[in-house]
Amino acid sequence: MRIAEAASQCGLSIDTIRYYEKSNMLPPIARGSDGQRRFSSENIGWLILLASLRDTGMPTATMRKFAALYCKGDSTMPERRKLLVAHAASLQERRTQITRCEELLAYKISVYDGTTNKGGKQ
Amino acid sequence: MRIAEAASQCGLSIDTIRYYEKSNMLPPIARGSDGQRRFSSENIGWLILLASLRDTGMPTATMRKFAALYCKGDSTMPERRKLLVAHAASLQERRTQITRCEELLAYKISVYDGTTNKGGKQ
DNA sequence: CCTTGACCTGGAGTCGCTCCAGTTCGGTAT
DNA sequence: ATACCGAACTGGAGCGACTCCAGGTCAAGG
Repeated sequence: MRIAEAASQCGLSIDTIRYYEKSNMLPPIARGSDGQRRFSSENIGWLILLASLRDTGMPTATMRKFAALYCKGDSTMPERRKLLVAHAASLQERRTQITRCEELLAYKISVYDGTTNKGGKQ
Repeated sequence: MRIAEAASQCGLSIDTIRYYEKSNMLPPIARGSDGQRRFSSENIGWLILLASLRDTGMPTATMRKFAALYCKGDSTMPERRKLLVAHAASLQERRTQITRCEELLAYKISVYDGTTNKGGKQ
């Protein structure tokens, strides 16, 4: 599979995939005799995971570390697991940020609607 | 109230507050005779709102627009309301991204734990 | 009077993309 | 055979949203 299809499968842009490869966030990607990238289904699985991680705010430094561990082989599985567990935990925090923002917005909107007659009229 | 306390009240850094002012995301901030910023409690309310909006991914362009509307007076309230409602809607999307990521992570972690014996061993 | 600490400004640096110019390659049409 | 097209390639510039730093001002305390 070439880069255009890979991009449409994982939701990252073509440029982002190339950037991730250049920045060591991907395992080595094969090339055809024409010099173009060929993505395996395992590569696509990796890209889908990265896409989900970056959409939920994982810094690229962490992705790089994760990729480096992956490339070192199975012995790094416990460490990789730890990394994913830590990210899962950070999602809790994000969820509560969203909830707090929703509450604040609901309040502000109620002020605009006049259903709340207190201050804070931003 | 001066900038250090404002920062600790709203959770933004001092640099970020100055950056927001320079970039027209804040209503005009008063200055003392010493040339230093003095934040009113209304200013703090604004900063708290902005902090919550940026933590949940609102682009600064939208914040700038919101600030411009606010500075134009009460006639822009319907438009400001619309803007907040739109952001509240975008939070739904963020929530589902988090949920999808949580599911994917739960799956990947189960693979590490050996409780799932299929492929996808990243 | 001198130092300290909080603030100021302008500007450079960073992160995570995103866009662009210029090139190469494989395939189809003439 | 050649001319062209679309899709991929590279290196590098640009951008959004901060973040950090050097150098300067000012009010208050020792």
